[in-house]
Amino acid sequence: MEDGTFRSLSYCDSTVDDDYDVRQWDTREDCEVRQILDRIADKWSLLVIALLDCQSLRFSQLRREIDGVSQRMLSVTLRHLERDGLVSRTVHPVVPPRVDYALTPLGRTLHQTIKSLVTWTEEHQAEIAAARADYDARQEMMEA
Amino acid sequence: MEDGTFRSLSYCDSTVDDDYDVRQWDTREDCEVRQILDRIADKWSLLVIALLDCQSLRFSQLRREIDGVSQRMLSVTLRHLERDGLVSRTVHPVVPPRVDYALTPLGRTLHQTIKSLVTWTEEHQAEIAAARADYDARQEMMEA
DNA sequence: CAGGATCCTTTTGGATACTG
DNA sequence: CAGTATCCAAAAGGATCCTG
Repeated sequence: MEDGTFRSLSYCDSTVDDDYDVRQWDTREDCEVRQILDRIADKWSLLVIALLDCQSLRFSQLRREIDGVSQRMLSVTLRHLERDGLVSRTVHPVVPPRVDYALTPLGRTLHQTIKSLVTWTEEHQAEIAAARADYDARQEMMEA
Repeated sequence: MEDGTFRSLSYCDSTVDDDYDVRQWDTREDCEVRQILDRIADKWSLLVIALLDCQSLRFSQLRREIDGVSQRMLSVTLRHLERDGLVSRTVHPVVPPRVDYALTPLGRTLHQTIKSLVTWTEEHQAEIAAARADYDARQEMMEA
């Protein structure tokens, strides 16, 4: 799809040598992929996309559902997602105003991945908690 | 695996009604899943995990490969990932010191998802760029 | 080389007030 | 209801210096 100047992520080599090229894709800070990743891997974006699975939600519904999000951050996040073409914003000309947010077709293609990320977290939270407890215990051992 | 007090993300209902419960999982800010998501969906964590696919890398290699990361942030990120049991840290007792970082088995299970997130971004960057251009153009129209 | 500690800047984000 | 604008506090992050 793109110009192919960087290797696919599927590149795989178990050799460990200080000098061989370990780069797997365009890692430049200002490249498009990095910028997009920063946006969609965002704390609030992730939750919004996950919540919009199969349903459209109003601003106030999202605000209620996403515990801890401020009106400002939800607003900012939704505008970003709308700009990126991942979320659609539908204004109903009624009083009081009603605005519905939903995933666009593009957003729906991303949703699968986001969902698997959330699912992975749900399935492995016990292992992570255990690893943390282990690490912390070992740290305390060191200090004592 | 867990206690099952919240619904699976696979729950899906297209009905839109202001009062029905739209919650799909435990969205509390202080819940484990939210905290873990915040960590692994982190800008630098994502890149480290993606880079450690099938290879172990030294601190300085990671620093070189991840454009824009400061020594401090790479250090902090690696310690977090190590604490969460996603990345292993191997110190070779040589002079000068050599430390290798690699994915743990748990980290490898996460890698698949991270990889699909990066792949999605690579494959859809053109669409997103177009959506942004479109949005920006419409904004300028509005202001004029 | 691989970081820890410190200081200081930049960014993020919350609270509040206000508008269509 | 669904936001925007402003101001300010908190947190993230960079630069630098230092050590085993």
